[in-house]
Amino acid sequence: MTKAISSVAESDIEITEPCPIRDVLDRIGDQWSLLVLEALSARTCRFNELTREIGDISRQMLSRTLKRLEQDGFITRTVYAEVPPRVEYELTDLGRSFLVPMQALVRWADANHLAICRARKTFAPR
Amino acid sequence: MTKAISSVAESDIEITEPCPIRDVLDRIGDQWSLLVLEALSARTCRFNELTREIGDISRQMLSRTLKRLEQDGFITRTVYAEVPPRVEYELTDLGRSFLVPMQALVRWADANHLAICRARKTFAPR
DNA sequence: CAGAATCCAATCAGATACTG
DNA sequence: CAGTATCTGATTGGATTCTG
Repeated sequence: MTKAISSVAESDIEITEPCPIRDVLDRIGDQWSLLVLEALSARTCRFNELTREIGDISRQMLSRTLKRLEQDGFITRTVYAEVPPRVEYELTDLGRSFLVPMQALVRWADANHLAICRARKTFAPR
Repeated sequence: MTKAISSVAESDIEITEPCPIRDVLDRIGDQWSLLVLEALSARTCRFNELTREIGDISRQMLSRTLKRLEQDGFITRTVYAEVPPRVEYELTDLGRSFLVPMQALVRWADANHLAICRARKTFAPR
């Protein structure tokens, strides 16, 4: 991820990664980030709620995914000093604003999945 | 990629992959597909034109990426019986329709990249 | 020019076990 | 409950070489 398709000036001191698209897609393009964001779009969730909601994610991967999303400012993590411990994950404004283009993509995928499956089946190698 | 976030009936015989979002994102979420689609959004391109246009892609990866995009029905591959050989890649209607949500995502990434970079810098681990 | 084949390194993702 | 640590196998991506 080094090439830039961006209108942002590359001399901007705040930006270390030169290409926003590659940078953003490296994050949300992984196996789980979109699923987590989708789950959190409805409501604030606790760790194990997310595990159940998503269904087939390991705690390991959920943990890593949440940490990255938190680092990138998509979600917040709130720890309550209780016993047993309670931790809640919630979308930030940035996270919520991301839902707009993300859900457009989801709708496209939903609408065109059948066409893609058909294309795969009718594709003649060579 | 097994969990479904879809409104499409899972009993649909044409669909082998149960989740459109995961399925689609597994394809375009890779390192290069979006870059190739972006390059082809302007005009039909030949193989080495794409290599130059994208800049840091190896012929190997470009070849693989193009083949998958062709299989999924995003692009067409046209071989001209000339010497030296000429092969042109072009977006299909499906590919062009994908540009709409994709470019919305690109715009979001462009607009919010700075915020993400800042979030990363100010993130205090522990 | 437009690839395919081969080999290799890095990263990803799952299973399992352990912790505060 | 909410994680972390470790190990391991699978997948990705790059470099290099070869070909019609």
